[in-house]
Amino acid sequence: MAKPRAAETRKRTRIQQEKEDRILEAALEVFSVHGFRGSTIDQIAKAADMSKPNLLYYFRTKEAIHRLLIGRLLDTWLDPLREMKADGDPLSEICSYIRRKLEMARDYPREGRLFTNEILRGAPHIQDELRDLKSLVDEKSRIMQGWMKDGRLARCDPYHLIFSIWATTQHYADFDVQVRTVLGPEKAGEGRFEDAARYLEKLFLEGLKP
Amino acid sequence: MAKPRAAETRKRTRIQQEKEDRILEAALEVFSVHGFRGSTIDQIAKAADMSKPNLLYYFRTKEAIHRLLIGRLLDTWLDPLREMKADGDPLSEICSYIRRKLEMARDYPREGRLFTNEILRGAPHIQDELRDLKSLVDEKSRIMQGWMKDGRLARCDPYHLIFSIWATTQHYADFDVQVRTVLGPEKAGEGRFEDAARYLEKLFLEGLKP
DNA sequence: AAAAAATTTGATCAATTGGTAAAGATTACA
DNA sequence: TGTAATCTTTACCAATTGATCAAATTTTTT
Repeated sequence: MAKPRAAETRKRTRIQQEKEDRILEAALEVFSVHGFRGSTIDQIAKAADMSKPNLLYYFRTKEAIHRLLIGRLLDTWLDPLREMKADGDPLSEICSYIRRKLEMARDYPREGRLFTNEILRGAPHIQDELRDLKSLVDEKSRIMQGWMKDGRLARCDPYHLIFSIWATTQHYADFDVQVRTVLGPEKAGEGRFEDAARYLEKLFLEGLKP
Repeated sequence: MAKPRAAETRKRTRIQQEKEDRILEAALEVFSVHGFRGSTIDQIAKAADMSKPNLLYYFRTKEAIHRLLIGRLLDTWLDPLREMKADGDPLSEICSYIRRKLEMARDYPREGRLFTNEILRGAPHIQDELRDLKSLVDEKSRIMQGWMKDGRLARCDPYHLIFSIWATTQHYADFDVQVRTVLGPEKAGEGRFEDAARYLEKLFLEGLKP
């Protein structure tokens, strides 16, 4: 009655669950390519195969959808780095990290592009999260410096080391079109991630062994 | 008279030169942050400190400005790779390439972001240029394979090697906000490019020596 | 200085966009 | 099955946006 908005009353409906998922899926598809301002509600609604007012019944505003997607993303984005443990073998830990990040670029490229879009725009909506990120990187950098002091890892700047892992793995999500074009039809199949993993593993293993 | 549009009549005027430069500068600033669809003519006009109709007197459409910027960019973007010569020392050639790309990320970050924006969107306007890029990379890959065959460079996939150089250097333009936040106030000064260069040089030198 | 050419502005347009209101259709549940 | 709650649609609005035009102003040329 009155002015019903989804999810404001009672519990979660079957339809609500279903439609919200469809909207988020469509929005991820659209936002990850066109960015926030470049995407329209109509576009998202069309991709979710529903009318614009119907979509707005589930999410009040375009921003609400975007916020939810970004929040969800940041929640899992840093897990691979969190898993890097001080008591493991340095080079294995780093290789595992690279492998996990590369898997994320392969399996969740749209999430990766969503993040890059946000950062390109100057990260207006994720200042807090970026600060959390800093403390995490600070912590892991200290671990790496410990490894270097013990002679188990080549001496280098641990911050730039982490940047280089982010960059090289994320590249396969963000620059997918370029990667595929340059590799050409034969080499651009899904095997490209295997090739990338092999190359990166060698680069970092040789580059960082003490 | 009739319907005067800048640059359609006669030669180039002093005012034309000046205003067009100002517009392109402003447009680069805006497009590189918000992407094509996310930017408005009003925004660009404001940044160029002129009225919207006045801006449209110099460029017929928003797209014309964008096209010109992208074209200009692509013209110089690949120069560093073109400079890589087969008759140089492999590791020095690669290090020089890294250094040049890093300088571009430092000196022309907005151009870099403009490019990334375009690629993220699926590179709708630069299909041809991407094909040119492919042949250039093919050519340089052959050079690298020659070096590997001669035992002067570690055996690895030359395509992914090039990707990793693009990724690690471009990262400092595209993810500038994140880089600065993570490095913190002390380490985020302009010296960060020196640190990055030192780190990358070591990584690639050690990682790729035969 | 006058004429011609180039530049700038204010008013305006049609299309798009984010979002709303209210009535109609469907679903869940007693 | 009946009814209340949920869902969907149609029609619409106000603001923004890309772009035009004619008139007013400034600059250049003669």
